Amino acid sequence: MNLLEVYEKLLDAFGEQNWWPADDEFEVIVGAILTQQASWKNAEKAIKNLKQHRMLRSEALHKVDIKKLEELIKPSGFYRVKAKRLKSFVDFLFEKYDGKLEKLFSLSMKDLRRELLSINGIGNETADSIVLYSAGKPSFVVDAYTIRIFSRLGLIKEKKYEKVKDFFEKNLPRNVDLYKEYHALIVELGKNICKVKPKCFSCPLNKWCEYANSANNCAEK
DNA sequence: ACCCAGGTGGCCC
DNA sequence: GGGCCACATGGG
Repeated sequence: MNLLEVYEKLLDAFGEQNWWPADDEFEVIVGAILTQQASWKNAEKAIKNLKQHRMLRSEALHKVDIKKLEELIKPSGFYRVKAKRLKSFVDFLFEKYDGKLEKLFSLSMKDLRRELLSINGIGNETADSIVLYSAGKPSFVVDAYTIRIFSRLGLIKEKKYEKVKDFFEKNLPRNVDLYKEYHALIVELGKNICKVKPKCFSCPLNKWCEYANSANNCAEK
């Protein structure tokens, strides 16, 4: 069972996910921040509010009053910190890149990732989501599901972000579309497995479950 | 009435 | 380096 085989199984089970759901590159970034530790449904509501108020542009977010911003993104939860985080990003964008994503994205992948990580409120996963889904550069996105699933499958031992990311990038072809789809599929599977019971690997994939069950002796669902 | 969601940063040791 | 904690709304 290697990473490409797992990928094929997930694709068979769930089909193409076609992430990231957004109208443009800027919306991807806003969505990446708003969905932190929140369901996509809730992040979507916040995005809809921003859209209705024509706030999904760097200039508009740069100018808007933070209290107003907080009100608009409330449904996404953690709305005060997230309002600050959105401001941190656009402030950074205007201070260093003239407010233009195009300029920021002209950096090399490594430099872009480093720059994003220097912004308060943008950690590993959000940075990689932006690099991959907004800038379209091949940086594999790791999330809590990725670590949970691949640990249970016995494919990874190290649980640190960088280690897991390296494992995927070293064992997969360096391909943007593959990275995009793989992460989306992992999230889809992640929603189907139990968080608290390490032995529970319920999922809609017969062969997958067979493998998981033999590895974990799972009888759930 | 719980539990969880496509995390992050700040503190403490 | 790792282990807690706050942050907060909405859905199951």
